[in-house]
Amino acid sequence: MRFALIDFETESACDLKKSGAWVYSEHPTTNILCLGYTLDGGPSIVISADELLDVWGDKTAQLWAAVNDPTVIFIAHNCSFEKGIWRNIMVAVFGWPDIPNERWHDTQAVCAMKGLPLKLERAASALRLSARKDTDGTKATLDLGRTDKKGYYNSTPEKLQRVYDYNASDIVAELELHRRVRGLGASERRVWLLDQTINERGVRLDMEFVSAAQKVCDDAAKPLLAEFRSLTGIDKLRSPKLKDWLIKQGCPFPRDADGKPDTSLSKENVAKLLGEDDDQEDLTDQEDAYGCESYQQPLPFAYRRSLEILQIVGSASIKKLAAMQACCGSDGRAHGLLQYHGTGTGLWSGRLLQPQNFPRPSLKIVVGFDKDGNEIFGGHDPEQLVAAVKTRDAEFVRLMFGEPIAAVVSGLRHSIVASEGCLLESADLKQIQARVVLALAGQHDKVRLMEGGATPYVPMAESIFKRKINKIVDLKEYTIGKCTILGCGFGMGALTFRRRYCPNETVEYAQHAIDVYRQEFAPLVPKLWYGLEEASIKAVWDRTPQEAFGIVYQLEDGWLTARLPSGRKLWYFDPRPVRKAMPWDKDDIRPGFEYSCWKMGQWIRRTGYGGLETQNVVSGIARDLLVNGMFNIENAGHKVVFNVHDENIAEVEAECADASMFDKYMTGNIPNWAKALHIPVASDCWVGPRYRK
DNA sequence: CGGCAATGCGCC
DNA sequence: AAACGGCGCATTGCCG
Repeated sequence: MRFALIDFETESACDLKKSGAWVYSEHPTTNILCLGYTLDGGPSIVISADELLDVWGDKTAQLWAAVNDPTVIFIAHNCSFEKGIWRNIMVAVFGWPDIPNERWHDTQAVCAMKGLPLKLERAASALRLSARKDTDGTKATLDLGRTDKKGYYNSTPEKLQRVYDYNASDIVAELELHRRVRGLGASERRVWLLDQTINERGVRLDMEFVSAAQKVCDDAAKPLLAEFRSLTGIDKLRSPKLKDWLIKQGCPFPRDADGKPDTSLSKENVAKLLGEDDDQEDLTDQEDAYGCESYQQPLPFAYRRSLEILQIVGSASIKKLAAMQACCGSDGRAHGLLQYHGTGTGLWSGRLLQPQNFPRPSLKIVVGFDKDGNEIFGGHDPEQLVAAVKTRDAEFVRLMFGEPIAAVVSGLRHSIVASEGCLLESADLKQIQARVVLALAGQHDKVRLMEGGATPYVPMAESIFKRKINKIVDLKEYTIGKCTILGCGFGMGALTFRRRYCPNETVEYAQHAIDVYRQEFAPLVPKLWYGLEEASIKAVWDRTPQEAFGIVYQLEDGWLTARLPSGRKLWYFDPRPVRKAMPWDKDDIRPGFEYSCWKMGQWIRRTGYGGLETQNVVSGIARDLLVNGMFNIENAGHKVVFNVHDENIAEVEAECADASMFDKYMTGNIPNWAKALHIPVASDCWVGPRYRK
């Protein structure tokens, strides 16, 4: 295969990190400093910006020929950046021919698939490659590429030469990386090409709404922030200084069993500190609804008021409004929001405005009254909320929906809209992880229970509490049953279960729920954990392929792979056999294995265990089903615009939008391997002009 | 001044 | 006889 590996160095007043490659590359101040390349692994050649204009120069002519040769593949590390520069500058300004997506290859995508760090120098270091990215050169390029306070670049011939040298050494590092990690494989390449289509297609944003929401938030926050500052002397709401200040004020943080105060300022803890319960919330809502002036309360302690302000204004999510403004392109769309294989198991992660963690709507609106005259609460209507915000009048929003900032937060996801004349379609795979783990374990009685749409949560709760459970009357017990089914599939322990689902109960209570899951509800699931654990450890120790539950573990060229039923592989880098002592007996030493992965911003060694492997395999299978849905959607002529782990969001001409058809794309045309596993695939769908939950 | 690591928060 | 996991962004202080 012939290839050209390329790398641009650029300068711009635009912030690449905030705006993303697309907006950066179409920004009028963005200039190419140089373009480095190697043809088929030959010497690195650096073309300066001036030379680039001379199409007949030696260096340029060779590249020009490669561009015009449809058999030459263009390779870059994070090629979205190179593609953006190519299309918005090389093609649009310099008149070079375009290079279609089918001729691009991304070494970063391969790093993502194989569980390596995404940053070039980190990947090279993890692989112990001899060529390393020149980090001083990076700094020099960044220095050169940024404007000073007056908006000038501080370029000199010496500095430019430094950038050219750095560019050339980068090409060498990228080439070595490419030769080590190689390609994606035919099947994943198709997924990656779809990823590129989706990222380039972008997501339409309602910028009128975004700008109005920003104004409403600013206006509503202004007096509150001023009050906060005068109360505490602290500038930023989320400053850790607030915690110290609160402690000094004698704020009565709740104490745990050991009498240690919980000083976390999490949403939950702040609510606890303010002693809020439902009755009080209702009272506040009522006052707002009638527009009455609050009655004069006894002067609250300063800390109490500061916490109230934190609660109202402290939502970090409204920062998404600024993110949207920064990354919205000239076409009114945000591009590059998804990272291919951003998670270890192949799911996408979110970038820039991060469409995967919009706050869930929290507004409770009176939607009617029951026969006793009690209010019935429901979610807000997206169009009503958007219309109110678009008045740009915080007080009007307050009148309609209560606290303006809370209203905007609740409606943040409505910033995402369908293209002109189109509607959004959305579907999420119902309880996909619980279904897959039961099916893979062969626990078919419980799979059928979920398949029929019958809720398995009631029988689960009845097993735990050994009595009849009614979903309405015994809501607490029902919820425990639900959490047990959804949460216990990967070997969760009693302490975690208690902390997460029932912090006010005893550890024994939590342990009992877990025992019932493992012994009565799904006894085959623990067998799955231990089966995968044993197979993976044996594959690493014996260096021979091992199969369990249809998953094949195998050492491959420095990785441990887990082959899923679809044939796709999960990759664990640098697996090594280790001996580890059991926590219950330090003299009980058993074989295990560890591998390297990127976790919480760090490249770490981590020990494999059955629960984790099961989680990975199940997530991987769910991803394959999501991808199957994506291809079905695209083949039907609908356009996927993004996804959220188990949910696909597409757009299509309004007259073609149809929730029940969309459900069929998501759940139909199931591959044979999934049929063989008897995974019941179902989805929840909606169609509408705006993103919602 | 910018990059980096640590921490907290939002989602699935 | 144990262990739920996965992300990205904003903010901060630290460091060069």
